[in-house]
Amino acid sequence: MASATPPPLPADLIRAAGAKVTRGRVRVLEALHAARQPLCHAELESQLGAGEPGIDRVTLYRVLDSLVGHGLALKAVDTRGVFRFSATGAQRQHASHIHFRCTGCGGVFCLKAEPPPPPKLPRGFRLGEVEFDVRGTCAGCSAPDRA
Amino acid sequence: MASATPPPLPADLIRAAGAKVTRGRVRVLEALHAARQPLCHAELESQLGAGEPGIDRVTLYRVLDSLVGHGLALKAVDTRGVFRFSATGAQRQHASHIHFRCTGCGGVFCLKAEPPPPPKLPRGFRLGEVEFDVRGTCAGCSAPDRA
DNA sequence: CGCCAAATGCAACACTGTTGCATTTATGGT
DNA sequence: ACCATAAATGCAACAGTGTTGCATTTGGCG
Ligand SMILES: [Mn+2]
Ligand SMILES: [Mn+2]
Ligand SMILES: [Zn+2]
Ligand SMILES: [Zn+2]
Repeated sequence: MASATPPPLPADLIRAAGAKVTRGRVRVLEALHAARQPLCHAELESQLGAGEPGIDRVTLYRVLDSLVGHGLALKAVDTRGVFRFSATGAQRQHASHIHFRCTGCGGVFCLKAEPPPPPKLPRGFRLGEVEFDVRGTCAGCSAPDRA
Repeated sequence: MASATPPPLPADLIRAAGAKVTRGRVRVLEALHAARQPLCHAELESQLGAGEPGIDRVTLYRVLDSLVGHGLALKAVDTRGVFRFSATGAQRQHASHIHFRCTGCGGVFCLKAEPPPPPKLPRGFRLGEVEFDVRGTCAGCSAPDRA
């Protein structure tokens, strides 16, 4: 059987989520799906603004808000205080292991370890997201300085 | 025995760290020591700018940088992407348990659970900080809406 | 005291994100 | 295919956070 389920098109995902299908939303969601790591607003803007008419800065913010609001993208703040966005689907394949962020080069590495279980909460508390953030320097950035 | 070691004065800590003792640094470090949770720049500014001549905005940024650089304060980004600072000492008493951040009211709660051990890293990687971030809504914010 | 590097104050700036409002567009109903 | 309408867009102006340059002041030290 050579035909697995084909990945759903961004336009269909957007429609299914109950949002209007616009060129901006499709292009942004495509970019997020293609990305290897969460992208910030500036990265998306330069990446999408290249050819074409390009997306307006404010519209890009609103497109991202819309995708997050409809559950198609995730928003998280990075160590520099900048929001980064990722396609929701892309997240699932990275949900079962820990990530390591290199403070030198900014790279993200997948570790072969399961994330720790969420702790027990006091009565009445509701659990949201749990994030296990491991930072340090990768092999390349830790290598002895070769000046 | 009624005399335990008295807490060292901010001025002494600053001097011992090898930094000039200035009024701004002392006041900021005092504020950080007195605080129950990490403070952001704006909170410190309004808290210190009250009486007195008040600290200049830029100077406050540089004072905080200096304290962090000398190991007297810790800098971390909050969920909104704003940097928050805490006195280094205050951190140690919170190093052995997990914290819960309420996305509703912004409150920080101490949980009775140990932080998970750091994962094994690939060869050459150097471990920096490990952060176990648990978010959700506290009992108050999770309570049934009483409109 | 007097020196001097370091710290401060001030102005101007850069980056990230938001708000208001007029115009355009996607979509459902005819 | 057309129209009506609510939603999305583009543009300008703004707010919050953090930085840089430079002249002035000040802490620490001989
Ligand atoms: Mn991964
Ligand atoms: Mn605690
Ligand atoms: Zn690296
Ligand atoms: Zn709360």
